[in-house]
Amino acid sequence: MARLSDLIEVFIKDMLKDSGSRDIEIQRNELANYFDCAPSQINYVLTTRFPLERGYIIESRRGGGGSIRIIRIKHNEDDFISNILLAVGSSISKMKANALIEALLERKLINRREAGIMNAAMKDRALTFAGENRNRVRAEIIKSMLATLIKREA
Amino acid sequence: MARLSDLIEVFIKDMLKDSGSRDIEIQRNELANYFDCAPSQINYVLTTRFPLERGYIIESRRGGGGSIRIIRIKHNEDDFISNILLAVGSSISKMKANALIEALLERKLINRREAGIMNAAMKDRALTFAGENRNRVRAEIIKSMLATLIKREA
DNA sequence: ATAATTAAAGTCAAAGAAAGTCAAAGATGA
DNA sequence: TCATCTTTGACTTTCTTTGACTTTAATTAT
Repeated sequence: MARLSDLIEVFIKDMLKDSGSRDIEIQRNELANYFDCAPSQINYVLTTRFPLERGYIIESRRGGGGSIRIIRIKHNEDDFISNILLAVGSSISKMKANALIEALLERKLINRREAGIMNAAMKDRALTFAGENRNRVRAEIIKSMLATLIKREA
Repeated sequence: MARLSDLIEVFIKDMLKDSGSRDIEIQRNELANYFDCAPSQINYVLTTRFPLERGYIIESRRGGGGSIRIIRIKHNEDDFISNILLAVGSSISKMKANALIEALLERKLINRREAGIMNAAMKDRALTFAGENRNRVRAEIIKSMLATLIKREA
């Protein structure tokens, strides 16, 4: 018996392909209804099958008129930024993050001002309230920032 | 389903643009009638989409012949960022952070790519591991990023 | 001139409309 | 078997829309 999650994954990927664009918008409840499953199943599929590491950005809004947007970023192996994104992993120190940003700067993939913004988000000071999870939060943030850079290369 | 509030927001911004001046005047009931909604919906749009932090001032008069005036602040560019910085406070939601970044973009104090980087750092998904401190961490990060913008302008 | 009426806009809380979280139960596979 | 992956559902959070009631100002009637 095929796994439901796999079916939903394929369905979404087909939607993306068919759309001809790099992003699509879905209604969580509508999709759950279509597959006759719990709405939270959609979240499960999104987090397990469409993470940043696999080249997808998920955005959403709650409340009336809310929806979920799935964005495909072209991330191939010879892309330097993609490789950095993968290299980050699930946790990263400030020093290491700074080094990665510096590498981007050296290759002129970002400019000094952008590097400044990114480093600002990596500071320990900025992440004080993340407590123990500082390095994990930092990793998610830098990956998120890197993903938008890739998105913008189109 | 498009959000009514967004339509009204765009409508007002178009009015402002078309007027060529820094302020416009509307009749709340007339506008509500035009959009076929409750008059208080207009207030909702004004408070959520045109707050001071985004560079707007709202004035109004009740009673016969009353009306609402929407003024786009002509900002002193240097101060605008510092004011936004002050508006952030110790905690901020994703929506509000997005709105502030949008305001910077509208005033061309940052470009689209920079806005993308900043928004990426504001995402709930990026801050998952911050747990209940999400909004506090977000506030520290955006303040940290804004600070570098100011530093660079000196 | 005062009171009553009418014509605005303001406030606030409840209802509605989405999506998110988390943990428990169930299924699968090594 | 036992660890991992999937599915479900109850509960929460966020954002929007509506409506009943209030406040303020101008106009009209006495």
